[in-house]
Amino acid sequence: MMAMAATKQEPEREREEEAAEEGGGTELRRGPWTVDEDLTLINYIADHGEGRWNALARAAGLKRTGKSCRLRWLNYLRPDVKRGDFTADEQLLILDLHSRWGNRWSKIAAQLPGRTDNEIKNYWRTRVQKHAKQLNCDVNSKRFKDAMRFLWMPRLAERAAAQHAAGGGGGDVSALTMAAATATNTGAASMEMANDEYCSPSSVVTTTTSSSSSLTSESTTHDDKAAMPAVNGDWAAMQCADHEFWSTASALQQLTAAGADHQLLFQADLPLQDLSGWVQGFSEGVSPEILWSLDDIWRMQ
DNA sequence: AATGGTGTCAACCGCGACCTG
DNA sequence: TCAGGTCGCGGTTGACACCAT
Repeated sequence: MMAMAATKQEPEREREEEAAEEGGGTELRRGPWTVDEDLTLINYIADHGEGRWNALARAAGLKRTGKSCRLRWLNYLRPDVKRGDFTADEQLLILDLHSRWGNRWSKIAAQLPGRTDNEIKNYWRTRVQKHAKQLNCDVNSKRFKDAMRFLWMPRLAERAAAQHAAGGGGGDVSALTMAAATATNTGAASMEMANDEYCSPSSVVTTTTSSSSSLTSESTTHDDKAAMPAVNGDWAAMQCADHEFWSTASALQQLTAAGADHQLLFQADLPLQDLSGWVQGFSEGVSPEILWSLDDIWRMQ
């Protein structure tokens, strides 16, 4: 991602630099930042600290608005900005937090150290809304939320567990996800679940049946209707891209494991719209307030 | 090889909240 | 108290890369 962005901007930067040299005016610059501008901003902040962005922009000699400087620093130049694709943990956390807080990007970003609100917002718009489009439904519709809850999030949980089991990919993110989940949970049972199980990623895979013994009556309903498979050998081949998860085969596999009628499911290649209908059926009786909370995902494992 | 469509992401814009004199 | 300045957030845009035809 970083490399792509860098190569993408190089020709643009050359043009911008030429224009800047030719112009020499005092009007504010806009558009992509040049390397020199970046260095100027980095050096100035290293010496004087951040904040007071308008004054900073003037003092540093940057022909940029304070807003532009702030954005460049926070979203790109800050040393702790994390680059690269979102891990399964992070994706899961984003979905969960968005279900709770909506488009509060900065609030969500605060739970993912190194990630910016802009990055998360872009992720949501490009990836999540794409899935909604594939399902031919609105991102805010119950149909889509059900698909998220019963298809995508369990899938992400699987991937997160696999990454942790492999000893890579997630890093400390699981711990922060747990912390965030704990912070956003309101019930004692949720806290218990977060502390006992979420902090141990491998348990996500192995507690499929054991965790159900401690379920509340409500979550037992979830378990009965929408129990998801734990590790399945065939799934190993599906652990790469998100879109794979939406393949008919994968969805069918999950739905079948969830108790759907084999005969009906395998009669033909069901289009995704029909699959989402199945999902909707499973979701009956599930509390509607938070439609894809991490709590429910862990209960289903 | 050319072209049009689509996805991605950095950057900008508008607005409301907050701060300061 | 109030007006102007500043900050931060969420929505939107524009440019580029990639892919399909």
